[in-house]
Amino acid sequence: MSTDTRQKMVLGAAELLRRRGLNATSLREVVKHTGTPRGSIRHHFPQGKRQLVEEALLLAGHSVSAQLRQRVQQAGALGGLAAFIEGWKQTLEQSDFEAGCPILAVAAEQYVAEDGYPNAEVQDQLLQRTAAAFAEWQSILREALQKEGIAADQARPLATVIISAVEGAVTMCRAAKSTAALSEVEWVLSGLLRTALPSTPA
Amino acid sequence: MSTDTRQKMVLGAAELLRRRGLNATSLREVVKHTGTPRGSIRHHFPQGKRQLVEEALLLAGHSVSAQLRQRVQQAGALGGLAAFIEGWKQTLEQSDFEAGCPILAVAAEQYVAEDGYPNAEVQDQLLQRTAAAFAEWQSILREALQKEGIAADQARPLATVIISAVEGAVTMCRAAKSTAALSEVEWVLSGLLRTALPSTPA
DNA sequence: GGTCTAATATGTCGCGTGGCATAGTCAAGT
DNA sequence: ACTTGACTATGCCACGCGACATATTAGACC
Repeated sequence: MSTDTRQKMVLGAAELLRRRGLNATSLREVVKHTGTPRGSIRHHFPQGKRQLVEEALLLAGHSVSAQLRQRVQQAGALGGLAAFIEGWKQTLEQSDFEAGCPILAVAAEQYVAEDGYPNAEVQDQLLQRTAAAFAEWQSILREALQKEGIAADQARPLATVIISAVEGAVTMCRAAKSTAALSEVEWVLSGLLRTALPSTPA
Repeated sequence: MSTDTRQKMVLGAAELLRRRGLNATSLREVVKHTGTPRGSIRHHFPQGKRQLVEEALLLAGHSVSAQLRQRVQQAGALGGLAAFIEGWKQTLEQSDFEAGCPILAVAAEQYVAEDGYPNAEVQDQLLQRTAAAFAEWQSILREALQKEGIAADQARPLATVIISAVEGAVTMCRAAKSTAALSEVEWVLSGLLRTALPSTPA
């Protein structure tokens, strides 16, 4: 009962999206990797692959949001940035640089339906999910920055840069099989934040 | 003779990689979109899809590098940043936000061979190509920054942040169907560069 | 026990895929 | 005229894919 089939499938889909991307993630592989019954896909996800992927994106997005919110509350915007980057470093290293961000992976490709042709409707829904995840992360950071005294018209761009740079760096790290880019991004961005913040606690 | 079949195929592959990503780009679609003969794929690219994709990545990477180098020489690092961002905005807008960066798209997914399973060898080669493209862009910016008086240990991280943030923002813009993120990134990064540069020309 | 429903098992369908083999075309060189 | 080699046309292969249909099992409730 505890961890039921349905959840395993969503988790497994998210994991495969990280490693392979959208079109290379097949339902058959999801059930194979998770040890779940193939016959249950249709039962738990009547809308098929589109639904599974959407839920996987939702889960992955909220999971990052939750961690981000927690660290922001504990250690402010700078702490949030550090936690954000540290989380991705762990994902990369623990997967031998095979896993990246599932949100970005989906956002970077186009959904191709079972008949081999792009499906605009599904594509738009998935893109909206990815955009929503990015927007949520950005809001968390923006609010933290404002709360720490940064003007609204500066907090938003700053938050955008942080999300953009980290997401981009995660992909570059995956390609280079090294976390160097993420470290450099952290160095520059934390410096930027420190000079932007009115007063830094000792 | 002028624009021959081979080049059309590479160009078309790059265009499809932008829009669909790696695994959703099929050789049959490439020849369909470019009006090139299917029977010539094998002749021009004996190594098949892997070779076509590699050349498309090489072309796309060098094309960006060339533009970057040119603007950097004319208008310095700040000009390079502006041109880099402006180029991506055009790509996004002219494609109705369907096309992004082919390099990042390939870097974010996993190559799945004709038998439906990942091929580690091909995957590594493609990732190396994407890493090389990122590294080249980064070097151009880093050298420009150093030439303008920024210390070596600061120029590299700065260049990394610029490439990361822009690449990430391009994908976020594609998802949100808006160039807002890129504008915000430009605003923050140009400010950052201006304060980092020892003296800015009037 | 009987009944109803959630969950699972298993097979089939049509499709597109990359790779490949074979045959054909066409222009140069001799 | 004849050959050579670069280029193209076309069909086939085995494969995995998502969707779907049908049958079976398992568990709760009466």
